[in-house]
Amino acid sequence: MVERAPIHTVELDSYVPAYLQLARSLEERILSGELKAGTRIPTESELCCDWGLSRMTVRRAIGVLSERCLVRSERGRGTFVINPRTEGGVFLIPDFYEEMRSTDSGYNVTLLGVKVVSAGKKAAVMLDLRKGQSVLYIERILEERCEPLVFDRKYLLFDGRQPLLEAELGHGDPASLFERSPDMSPVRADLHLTATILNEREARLLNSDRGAPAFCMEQEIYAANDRRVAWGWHIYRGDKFSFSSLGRGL
Amino acid sequence: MVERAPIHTVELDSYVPAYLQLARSLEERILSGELKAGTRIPTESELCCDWGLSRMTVRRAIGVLSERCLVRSERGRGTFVINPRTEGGVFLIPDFYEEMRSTDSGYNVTLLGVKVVSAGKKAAVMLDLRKGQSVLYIERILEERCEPLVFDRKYLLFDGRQPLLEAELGHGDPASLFERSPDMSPVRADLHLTATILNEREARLLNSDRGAPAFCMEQEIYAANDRRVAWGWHIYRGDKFSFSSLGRGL
DNA sequence: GGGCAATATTTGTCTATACATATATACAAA
DNA sequence: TTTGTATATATGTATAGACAAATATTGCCC
Repeated sequence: MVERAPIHTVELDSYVPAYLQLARSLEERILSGELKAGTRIPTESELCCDWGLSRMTVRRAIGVLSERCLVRSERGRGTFVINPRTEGGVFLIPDFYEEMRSTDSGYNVTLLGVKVVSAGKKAAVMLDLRKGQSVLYIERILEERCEPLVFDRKYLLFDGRQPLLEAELGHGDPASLFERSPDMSPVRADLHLTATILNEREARLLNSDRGAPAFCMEQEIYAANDRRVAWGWHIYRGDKFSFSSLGRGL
Repeated sequence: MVERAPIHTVELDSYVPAYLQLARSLEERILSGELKAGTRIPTESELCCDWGLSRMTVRRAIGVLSERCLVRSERGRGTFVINPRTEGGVFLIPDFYEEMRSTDSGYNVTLLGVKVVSAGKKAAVMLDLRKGQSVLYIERILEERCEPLVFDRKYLLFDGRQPLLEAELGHGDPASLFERSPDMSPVRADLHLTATILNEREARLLNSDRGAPAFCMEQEIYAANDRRVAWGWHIYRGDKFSFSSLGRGL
């Protein structure tokens, strides 16, 4: 191996760390087509020499690209440019409760009703109860500046020993519903997004028209012990929501 | 600082690397509620001592959790457990063209029509052309075992110098449409998912009913030079598609 | 007690090195 | 021709140490 001076250099006075400067440079070469899909990018050793960086720093840069599915590393062979996907993507859905906590954003929750009901067939299955056992059923409307946006409907595991304060149900996020029963507090959720149209009642509550398009997001909410502690749906007004997935970009 | 023997130990003979063993242990403590939302997890130095690992290895473990939004690090303060999000999530949409390439999965594409048309107002804006310039307009149906699932409708930048082979349009993914013009080949896309209902024609083409719920995914497809090279929509039958986001898990 | 400077703590970045593991190639032996 | 071995190269994991930058704590002076 012939020793030589670095070809590229990082800007040392820049606030952008070296590993990111290298990652961005490689990304640019990939997206510009200089490094085509399927081809091998320079080895880590070569990048070390070319940029005058240590291998760990080079690896970190490659790790960034690998995380974003721009390259794929194979031990003993090298690191290769992945075929760019223009189909497929990742959608983030909004977290209203986060918004409500952090800013005075005009969001608020209206409690439509709370009932202790006996679990129906599906609810019993989803909450792992026997049919007829008591569950909590709540309905809420999420509004932005007095305009209804989301209809929330949930079945919750009901701990009869705890007193039920309706004031708690109207505000805050689902986690707060379980604050009094720590072992039932939710830690994660499975979400399923489907397309639907509003029925009579939903249309009335959401100040929209029957048959109007909408999203239905089914939620299965789990506690730490993998117990399902809540099950329900959010109905999002189709004219107020769209989910976006914006391509790549460091 | 008092020197002491490690409290925990990694299994050295395990094939699971140390950083993952630590990450999983921490994840378990977070999801079990032992490390509650908002609290600080042990410092990197403490974890080094407790587990007998170097700081870089500890940092890598924390990096895994950070990537998955379980913790958030703050310089000079520490690393904190993030409030678990039961709202909000990440949806992946299917990549049919990938499926079609890799397996004999019963998917196929039927070309409904190809036309060279003069760009309308919206198409002209989206493709950065003057109104009236020529664009390629194609319509396709994506089927699984002869059942129509998706209606694809696209405007494409049209390179008049290249001959147009209809055979190419019917099969393969959008990238193949541009194979003859390398500088126009797509590298990424912005996607927007909205809720809609089928109109008369869409219902007929998708073998469904007018007014039935459906997803509409608008696509803005970009080439390497950030030029928008295609614009269109996919209409997904609402009764055939749902998008799921399954909670966390290493 | 309040304000301020010095010190300690904590995470962020980077280097240098070591060994493990997977791959590709060349060459020798069966 | 096949099999085995040695070697070079590549990525994967882990260690130890250094300095930087942001924050928290302590102690001192007024």
